[in-house]
Amino acid sequence: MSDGFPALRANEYRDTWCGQVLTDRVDSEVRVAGWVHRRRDHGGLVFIDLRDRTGLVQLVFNPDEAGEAFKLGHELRSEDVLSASGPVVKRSPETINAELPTGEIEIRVTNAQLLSDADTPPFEIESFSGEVSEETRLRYRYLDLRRDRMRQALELRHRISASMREFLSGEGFIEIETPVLTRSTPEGARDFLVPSRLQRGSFYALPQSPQLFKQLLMIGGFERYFQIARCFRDEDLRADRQPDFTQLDIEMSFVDTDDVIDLNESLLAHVLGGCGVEVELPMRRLPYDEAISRYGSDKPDLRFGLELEDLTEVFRGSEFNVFRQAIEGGAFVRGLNAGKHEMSRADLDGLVAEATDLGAKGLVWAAVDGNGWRSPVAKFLSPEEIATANEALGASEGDVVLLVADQPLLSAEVLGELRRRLGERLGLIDHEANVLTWIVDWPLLGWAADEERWDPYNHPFTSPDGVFDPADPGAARAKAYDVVWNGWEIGGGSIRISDPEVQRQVFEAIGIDEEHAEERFGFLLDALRYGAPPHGGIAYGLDRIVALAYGTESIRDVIAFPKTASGVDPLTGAPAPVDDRQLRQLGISLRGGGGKG
RNA sequence: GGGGGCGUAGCUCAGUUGGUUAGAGCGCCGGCCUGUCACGCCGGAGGCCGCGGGUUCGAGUCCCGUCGCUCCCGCCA
Repeated sequence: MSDGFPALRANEYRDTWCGQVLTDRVDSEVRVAGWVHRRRDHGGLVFIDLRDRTGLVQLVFNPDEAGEAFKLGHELRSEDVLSASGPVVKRSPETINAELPTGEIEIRVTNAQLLSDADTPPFEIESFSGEVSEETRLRYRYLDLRRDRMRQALELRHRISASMREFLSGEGFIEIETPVLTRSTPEGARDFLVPSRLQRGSFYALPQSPQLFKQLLMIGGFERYFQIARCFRDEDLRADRQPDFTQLDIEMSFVDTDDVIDLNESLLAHVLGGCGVEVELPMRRLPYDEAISRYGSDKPDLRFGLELEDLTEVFRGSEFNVFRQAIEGGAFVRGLNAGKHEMSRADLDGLVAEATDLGAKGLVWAAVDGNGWRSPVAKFLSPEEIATANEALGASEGDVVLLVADQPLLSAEVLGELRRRLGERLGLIDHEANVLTWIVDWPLLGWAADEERWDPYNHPFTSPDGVFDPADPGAARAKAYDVVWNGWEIGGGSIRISDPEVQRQVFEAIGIDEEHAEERFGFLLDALRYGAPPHGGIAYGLDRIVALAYGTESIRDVIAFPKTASGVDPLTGAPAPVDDRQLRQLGISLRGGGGKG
């Protein structure tokens, strides 16, 4: 990635990048600066690979030419910081290093200055004996950042965000900053709270997203806004979730769903095309219901098939009590044809265990054997049922099929997760492929059984599609859309409610009464009354996009200073206790043994 | 909150059925070396086996607890 670097403006310690000292510099005098990457000391001759952001260049310390600097060359150690100058010399043919872009030349050092004497690093910057543990890498992240993989990841991240800004600016969007100290906006996640010193007993919240502010910007007449915004959610971490993360946040006015989707397809094609990922336009639009019924997921990985089939009608009224009674109770029977793969009894039992771990009551497996099934439940099923099921599943001799009977969503999601795992385990995924799709036609609200109330699928400002009927909130569809890339949700958005009356109805449907709505969102409801344009937008998880483009499973790999799974930064030690004086100023006292006793 | 995996030298790892003095590679330190490029050769230092209990004549190894890292579920777009 050393190409694309601009020529370096000469300064005190260097006048060119290491990686740019090529054959065209032969016979010229250069001064480079960087870190001692590797030292090869031959006693009377010392070779140093000097490293900067752009690459390596070989320095030669020769007693005849280096003079006083020769002694320094001998004393150099890994990661010492050095400025060195001398003539660029073409290497003799037998000493050319074809592995290195700068391998045809070397710098014969005549002057060198040790700028910083480095302690022995806790791990080798370029290690050939296994991966350094992430724990160690994060504790010394500043050393880890010197490694190619991190430099490339962060350079890619920069190119992606720069390309986003470039595209959106070209489309008339302007970037506007919104507050980091704000008030709690309940999008579902827990807020990080910041105590106010000036308003004792009150708290700011760090934004989970700039959602409300970008809507206010639309009402404020900006029409096209974006922001690369830091967002905060106080929830448990995952490989693809950090407590602070970055969104590309976009909002536009006088638009409906198609307008937002069209613009974003161009954006994705521009940004991803710039890092070698071809996006086929127009992108597929997969309705939510279809995603669930065919793939058992609202973020399906479409790089492979293995689709789910609804077998409810096949087994309605079956002699097999488990299926019949489940169906009578409203359950669906769904099946998955895993194909012709050698699966031992232990493998199959393992799948049953996985299914029950995922919350299903059980899993039925069957190996298609001639016209019948070899399966623990085969004796309960009629030949007609088996034949019809085989037909629906496209199953033939040698296929392994899996069936789950459970509540409609659960049966799909359990089988969908097994589909995902089998896709991986059976090697069905083409890792070179990139499949992006929209998930559209979301339900507006979902029933949260444990809390016995309706809950927005997206957030409470999402516009219903068509007229919202408060008498039947579950029937409403949303003008919402997600972008899914290889099974990762990378973005989601919606057309927002711009009618204060509809906003009140939706609040009410999800159990936010008038008084409560006024207290928490009065400012939004007020704003909506002063001429809100129809508006909508989207927010992308920048960390996820970069991770996918880079080809890593963990967003920590594309974040300069990430936190561990327990929310700790091993480098700074955050979060850390604060002293009592700070707490007193904030009017906070720690109870329950959280303080310093 | 729950489940799985991991924790031995600075780093990456090995360590037999519980057995006497815990090893390797890399790195580090010293010496030699003028064409190496993961330089080479010789020599050396370096260990709370995560921590705390227990079983045992004896524990890196078995048991219990705990802490840290990690993946997943819950939670969260």
